[in-house]
Amino acid sequence: MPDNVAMSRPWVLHVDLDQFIAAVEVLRRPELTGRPVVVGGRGDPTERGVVSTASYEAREFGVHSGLPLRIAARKCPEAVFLPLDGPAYEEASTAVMDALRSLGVIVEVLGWDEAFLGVETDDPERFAVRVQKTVLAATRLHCSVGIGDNKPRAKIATDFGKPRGMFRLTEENWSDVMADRPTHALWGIGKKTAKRLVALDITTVHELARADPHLLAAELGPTMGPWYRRLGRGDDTSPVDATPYVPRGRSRETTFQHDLSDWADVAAEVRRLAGQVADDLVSLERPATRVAVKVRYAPFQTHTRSVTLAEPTSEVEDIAAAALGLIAKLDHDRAVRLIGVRAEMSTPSR
DNA sequence: TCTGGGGTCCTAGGACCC
DNA sequence: TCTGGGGTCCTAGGACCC
Repeated sequence: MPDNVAMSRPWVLHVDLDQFIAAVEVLRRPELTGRPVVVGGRGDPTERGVVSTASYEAREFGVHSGLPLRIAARKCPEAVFLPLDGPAYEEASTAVMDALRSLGVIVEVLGWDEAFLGVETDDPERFAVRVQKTVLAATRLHCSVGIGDNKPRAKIATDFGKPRGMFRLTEENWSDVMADRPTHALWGIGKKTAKRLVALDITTVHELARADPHLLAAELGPTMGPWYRRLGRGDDTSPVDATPYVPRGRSRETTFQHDLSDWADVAAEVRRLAGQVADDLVSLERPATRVAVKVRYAPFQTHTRSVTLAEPTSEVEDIAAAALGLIAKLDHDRAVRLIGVRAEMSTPSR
């Protein structure tokens, strides 16, 4: 076979919807097309809350995910602020994933707006175009596609293709593209780890890739150290796995618009959240084995307390009693900014 | 720039048991 | 009185991601 005829072989495609949440909102409000749109919290930029997604028009003003809504309003006063509508995104997400599955490939869902595809093809770019056309036809949503010889490379590639484009990142061009970038550019290395690496004189992806594995293990842990080094090399063989996701936990939390100083109010909110969590457990048919509470004191100090239950339960009374028992162990004399209740479930044996 | 809500996984120390 | 080594479970916190 001549060299210029590509052989059919396995590829990983990473599909990521462009400005997903904002795009869903604009689809049902066509008059917002082309305007700066900011979605987050209850849609009130005078409240506590952060930006979930900003449209590309809003990003021009420096508005981005995670930015406090108040700051977003200051940076872009003419933006349209909208509240989050989880069920609407859930529905759009399901339509996207169904469209991907219709292609007859392995689909590993990563979240509302992302998936890995395991694809056997001789022309991954042509396949990526097919993916984009299929998703657009089914949902009127645009996506970008990363093409890789494994999952981390496909995942990183997507960003170079945004918006509405694609990029191929494999062992062949990994060094050219990634070597001189900061380690923070890798999927799985955040600000904290990047900083710890800088302290070890490791600043770039290239330096991480050739770092001493024993040093990394000693400084960052026997599991994480070597894993970071593999990240630096873009090295991974984990398969695209379509096994349905089984949740490990379920949590509900509330940030108060004004810090609470009356502990009775805190306890009341714990009861309410415990009720929501218990309802979730019943509909999931997954009783809790552990219960945890989270408290964030003003200005921003977070503590957790947790307990293993005597036996698995989904009863509201049991979840609430456990949560109230846990908050009883906390300092009641400080102003509370956030309270949360979490249930952990055992992983079913099948 | 005063920092949401929902997740996952890893680490490390202490308890406890053999 | 001083003291092994291994294994597992529980708990709190940290880091990361979308």
